[in-house]
Amino acid sequence: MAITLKDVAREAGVNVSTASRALNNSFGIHVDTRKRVLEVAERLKYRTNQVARGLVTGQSHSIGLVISDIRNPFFAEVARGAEDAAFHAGRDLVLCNSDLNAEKQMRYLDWLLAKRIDGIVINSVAPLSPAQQDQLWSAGVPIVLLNLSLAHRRSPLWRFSAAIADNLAGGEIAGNYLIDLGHAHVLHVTGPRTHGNFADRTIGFLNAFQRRGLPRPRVVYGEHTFGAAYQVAMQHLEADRNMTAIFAGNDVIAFGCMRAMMEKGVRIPEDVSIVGFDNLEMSQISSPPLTTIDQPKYETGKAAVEMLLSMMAKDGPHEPEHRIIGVRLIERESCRRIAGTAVQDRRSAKHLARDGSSHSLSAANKSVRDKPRKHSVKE
Amino acid sequence: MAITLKDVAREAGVNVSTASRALNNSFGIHVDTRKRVLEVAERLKYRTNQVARGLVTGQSHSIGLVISDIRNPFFAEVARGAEDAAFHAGRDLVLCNSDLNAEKQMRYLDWLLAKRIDGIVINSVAPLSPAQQDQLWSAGVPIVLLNLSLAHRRSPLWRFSAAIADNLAGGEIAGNYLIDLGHAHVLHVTGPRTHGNFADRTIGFLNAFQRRGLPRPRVVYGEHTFGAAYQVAMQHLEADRNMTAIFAGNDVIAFGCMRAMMEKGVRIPEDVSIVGFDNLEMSQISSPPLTTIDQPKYETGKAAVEMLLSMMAKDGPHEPEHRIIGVRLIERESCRRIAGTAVQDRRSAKHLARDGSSHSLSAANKSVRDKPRKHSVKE
DNA sequence: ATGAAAGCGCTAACAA
DNA sequence: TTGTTAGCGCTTTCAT
Repeated sequence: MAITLKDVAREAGVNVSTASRALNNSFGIHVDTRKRVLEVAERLKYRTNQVARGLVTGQSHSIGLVISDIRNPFFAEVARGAEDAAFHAGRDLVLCNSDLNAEKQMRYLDWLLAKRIDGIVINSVAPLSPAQQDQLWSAGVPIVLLNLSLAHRRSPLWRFSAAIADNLAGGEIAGNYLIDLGHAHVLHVTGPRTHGNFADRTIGFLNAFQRRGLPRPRVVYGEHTFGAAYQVAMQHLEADRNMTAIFAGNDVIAFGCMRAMMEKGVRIPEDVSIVGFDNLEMSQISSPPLTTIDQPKYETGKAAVEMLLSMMAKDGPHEPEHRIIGVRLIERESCRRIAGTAVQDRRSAKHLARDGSSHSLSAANKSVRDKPRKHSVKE
Repeated sequence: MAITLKDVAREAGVNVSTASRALNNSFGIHVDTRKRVLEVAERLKYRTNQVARGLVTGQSHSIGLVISDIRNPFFAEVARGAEDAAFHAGRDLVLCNSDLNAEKQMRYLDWLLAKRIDGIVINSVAPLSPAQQDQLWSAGVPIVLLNLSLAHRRSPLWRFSAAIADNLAGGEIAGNYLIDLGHAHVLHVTGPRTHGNFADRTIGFLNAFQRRGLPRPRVVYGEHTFGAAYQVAMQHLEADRNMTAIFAGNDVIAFGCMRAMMEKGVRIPEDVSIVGFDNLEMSQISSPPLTTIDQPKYETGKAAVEMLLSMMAKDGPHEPEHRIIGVRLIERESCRRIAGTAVQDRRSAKHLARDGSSHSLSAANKSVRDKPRKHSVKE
């Protein structure tokens, strides 16, 4: 049905191997022959069968992306970065939504391995049992994680490579920012304890208070969803009248809290300040626009795939690589200074780096006034 | 390196074909033999090489999803629906972000065809030249579009199958809703003229006014982005003081307008009402929550893949199928009734169907009071 | 520089 | 029920 290499070869009056060389190799073939083959291929609209090629080369030229849910705008950004990098390298991206469900995740992984996928970028293998993790590890496929705690380096997950934001630093930046604004009674609403990225944000945040000799803020763990955060906030807004600020584990949690505050008639930032984490696109259109920690999501996806590609390049076992991606504070309008607080020049505060580049992959952190993004949502 | 079928066969003391049958077919094989083969396969951790299988069966067991940009929350929902349906049918989803760029789109399509993809769901082939469209059409791969004008049935695009929301009805519902609330001076801010889905919304919207004998609202075409909509709104908020409502071509456009209104000190809905289209998740957390036309995005993606599957089932040329997916109005808090307007029971208005089911694939339209969604964003 | 031939791992006739 | 055989379409030695 479709045109095969044999057809092209016959039409061009050469052997299939010659035709193959003409189409692929640049040397070992006469320039005229190659030209002729190319012409015939063009005329016949020949298209290499990548499946057949894959069978012999052992490469599928595709990369798997296993995430919780693409509807999470965080992952959508990551996915775009990953896909761009993959496309650039002549590979395609297979999208898998695991819902962080261990069984489903294993089914995806099995399937990807059966397809002889070249590499896998995966949100988290934490839901898998140690045995499953071992199995995955020993499959011999390059793997890069998107979720890993920097604070728990003894974890068996550390044998995997990872591309992650500097959550530890981000949490600390948020903490210092609120402290500098004069907030002492801060509530930290975050996701599950076991989630590496969230855990690090919390640790960094608490460190900031500890280092300044301030009392430990109250931390509430829960589901990292809009609804769950809404519930938590509703509850604590009643109970804790002294609270002047909230640090949310991510922007979605922040939105849930904001919704609760709106309903309770609590004004932002007049009554309570709030800081998020992620810098989702919608954080600039919430009201008020949300002050948050930006993590380069697109860059993370891109970096993960690039790491995969370099792992694929050199075979044999490789040292795990952990790429820590810098975060920065984006000041918008959801925080205010508490009256009677000594004003201090934030530019000189030591937790703010003076790095200038915008999306470097270093762990440099900086505070920037929000400027409009070039990218915007299209349909 | 990896375990092959041959290894399993040898170990089980049978021929590869027998092993193959044991693993695949359910009949024509002795129950003991099959059990033995299965055991050996299990013990050796054998995993079928789908590439090799694909070469002989001619099926890649993957489906291509070519959309503008996964970061658009609309497409993220569609993608999730598509992926779920594909996974359910034992296929995987290859994600391609085309940015609606013709050249890029063709490169993706070529690549997918080279991978002998089983079928393609594509946002729009409109950017392609007629020659490119023909080429794609004659490739013989099942294709389902996500963008097609119901109002232009003579278009060559109509030979393709499509899964689309009832944009025509949606536009009309929005129009009638605003008319019923007493709005006569309405601005319609929408996307590019050539975009089938937007075009239909506009046509439906204008129809509503025409049928009621009302003057034609002003329509502004532009980019369907937050930024572009913001600009348009800034401009028209100054120029057109009589305007009492805006109908936005989609929610993102609505958000852009709302941002402009906020900056101009125009209150929503006290001064100006606004209706969106899409019912993105964030439309419930904007302030005020946005009244909008809901289109079942997840269902659309799911339907598109299911159509693909049924096309794949029967070979030979198939009649194009156009699945029109019902829309409905979600009333939230961004619209108000204009004083002095005759109050009329909206439930009895003829543009509101009395259908009860929630996400039917029929073209039934209905109005519902927003109830909290179960799904929420997770990271 | 080109051709002949082997084979990637699997399925699917066709025999037995 | 099982084995034999012939490919699927391509790359890649090894000869020539």
